[in-house]
Amino acid sequence: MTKIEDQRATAARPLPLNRILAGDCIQIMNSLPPESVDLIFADPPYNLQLRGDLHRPDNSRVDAVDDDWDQFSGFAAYDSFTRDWLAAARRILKPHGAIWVIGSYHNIFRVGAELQNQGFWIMNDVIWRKSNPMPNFRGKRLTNAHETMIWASRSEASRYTFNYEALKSLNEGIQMRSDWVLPICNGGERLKDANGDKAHPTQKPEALLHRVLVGTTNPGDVVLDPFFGTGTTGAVAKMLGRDFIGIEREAAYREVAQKRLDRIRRFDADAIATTRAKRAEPRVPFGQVIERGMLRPGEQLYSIGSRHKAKVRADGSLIGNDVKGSIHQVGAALEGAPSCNGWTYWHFRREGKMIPIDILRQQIRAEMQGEVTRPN
Amino acid sequence: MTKIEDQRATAARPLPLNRILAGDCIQIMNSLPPESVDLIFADPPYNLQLRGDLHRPDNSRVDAVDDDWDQFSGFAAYDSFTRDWLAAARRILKPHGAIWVIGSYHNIFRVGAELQNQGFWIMNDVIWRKSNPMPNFRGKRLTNAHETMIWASRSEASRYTFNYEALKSLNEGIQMRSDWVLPICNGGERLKDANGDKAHPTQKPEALLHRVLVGTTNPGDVVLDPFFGTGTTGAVAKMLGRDFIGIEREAAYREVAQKRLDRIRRFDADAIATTRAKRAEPRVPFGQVIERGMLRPGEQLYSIGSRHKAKVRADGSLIGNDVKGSIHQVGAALEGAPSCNGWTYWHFRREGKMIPIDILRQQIRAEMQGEVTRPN
DNA sequence: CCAGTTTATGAATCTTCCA
DNA sequence: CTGGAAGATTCATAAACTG
Repeated sequence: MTKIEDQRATAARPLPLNRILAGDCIQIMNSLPPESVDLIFADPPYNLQLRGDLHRPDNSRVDAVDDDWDQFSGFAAYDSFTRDWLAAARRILKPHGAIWVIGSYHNIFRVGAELQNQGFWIMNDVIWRKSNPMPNFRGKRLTNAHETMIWASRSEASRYTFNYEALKSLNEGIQMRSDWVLPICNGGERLKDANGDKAHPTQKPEALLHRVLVGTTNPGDVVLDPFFGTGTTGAVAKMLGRDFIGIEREAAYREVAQKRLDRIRRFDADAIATTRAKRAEPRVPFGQVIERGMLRPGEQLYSIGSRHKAKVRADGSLIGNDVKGSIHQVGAALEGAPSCNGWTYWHFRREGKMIPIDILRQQIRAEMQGEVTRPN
Repeated sequence: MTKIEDQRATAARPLPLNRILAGDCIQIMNSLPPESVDLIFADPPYNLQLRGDLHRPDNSRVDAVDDDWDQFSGFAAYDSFTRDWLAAARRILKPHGAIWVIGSYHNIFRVGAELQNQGFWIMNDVIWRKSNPMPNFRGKRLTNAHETMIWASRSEASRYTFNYEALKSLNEGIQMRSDWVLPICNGGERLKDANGDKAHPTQKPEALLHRVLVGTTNPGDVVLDPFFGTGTTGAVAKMLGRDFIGIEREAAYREVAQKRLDRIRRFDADAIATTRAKRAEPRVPFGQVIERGMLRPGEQLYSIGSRHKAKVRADGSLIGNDVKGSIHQVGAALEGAPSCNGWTYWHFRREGKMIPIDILRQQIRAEMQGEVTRPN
């Protein structure tokens, strides 16, 4: 068979739409016709490489991601894997297609660099800020409260799909930013196996895929997910009237995903309504007043009538009369009260006047106007 | 000169503290003694196309970036530059030192991958979420509303500095997360040149450095910034009682930075002090509680809710339910837990009330005031 | 049935000292 | 260097449970 005949044959072969394909994603992508897919959403293994067990302070054990599919011998092996699946993905993307990849600091730098090396063109990196992340139990690092997504077109010349107005509308009329605050997937949305355990260790929330697909695909587009898992990409694609192709190696995941997809119904064309975000007053920690230079470490604060004094420290705590702690704790201690609202209790002096520190909080909140607050 | 002599010479040479060094950061870092710096904060050039002054092997200018070969050459040059300055930075870091690098999607993936390649160990990637970013005027992408910082220690084995309690305090008692909401630098903080234009295109806010330095250095530490610009790192370091070394090639930036630094005053010592971690308190063996007569041999201890009991022995061990050992060992055994903090687990009875034995440790520590405790 | 309390759990590169 | 012991450490949410 000549090369041309082969290409015609694969081009003529219809795409296996709205199905879950079983097997290795690189092989399967290589078997699909080139330039046939509008968007790829990929959630590849993160290469976490966890060592021992981790326990919460209450001694319960954290159920870690220790699955075989996340084991690599090192960066070289992970890079080689990344190179291969990205190349396969690029081949099947239409010239004006785009890709999303999600990851954490363990793998995202390697993925991002390889995307650039292969000629993909990054439009944005998008931060999924988790409203309810797992804390850092040992207090040895910052709470790992986000994951990173890279949105890139096939090449710099691609005229990629971007539904600016739809995203703006999703965001109450304000231009959508590169940081998205969404809760992690749990509760009723989280799929369980027969034992009641989570069916997949890293199921993504549908809200994330909703925003990706509304923003960067059109109805009727073909969306491929090479690491389909329990099928969040397929579920949201089906709801939104996009066609999907899922690829998944593990039979257990495919089974859960298929059941899930069978239950999904496509939204009515005009019923793609989204749950509206409620505006809550954002919480402002007192430390931000210090960091922003509105008060300086060492500055004195006074209670009403100057009966009590305290000094501001660089970490946003106060020290007054040998008592250290938050603005609320120190106020309560000095008053002998069970509690105290430090924001209204403490004042600073400016040009001979006593000004409540709550003024500073209001200034910070005013600066935050126009921000996107968390949905729900 | 032999190698040993050379090493002695550089080791003996005093560090040029609290000065701005003029020149190429790679050359200057290579002239500093090895393992001499506690923290590096780096804000390297971001843009791959507009900067012709990077370390480019061919010294040619990239005209069009739509050419695949040209694009790779651009990345290769940037990677080479990144490799060189990171290696120079790593050499001068103390074994337990750490580095922060800030960047955007244009360069951060390449920097992150190279950090990992050189053996740096990433603790967190941190998102600076801008509360007032510039909107995307053409509506072709999402508002680029954040930058990414990588925090990494020199190696996996490094016992890096992390002031957990101070950062928690800055956040009003809640563990600090990996996403930091801070405004961009403008208003009075933004430095202007003689024409009233901004003195530096990417001046970072002092609030950002405040959080970095409070969280990951101690007073007296040496902080080096190889891309000093207008000196935000030095300014905040000086305020917080840290020593700095700035490196900057452009005379105009050095001049603005030096004027800025001359105006800065250091905060009071007790304002710079931050909330200490418990681990830094002097260790008190439980036996001292017995020796000092605060508990008597034979006295009963109880877990919360009195589910478990144990009896104190004269040597400071416990015996409960046939288990003998330390307060920690017996607590862990009775709970079937891998470990247990006996200080907070066990309680004694006084006048009908249950009191945690940690109260007794605090009393002993208070009595030890004035004694010499370990530094920091 | 409602309100308040307790329990379970989530992509995690999660200790430090001393013998 | 390794091994053993001390001992420090959690936030948001939902479901289950109690009164």
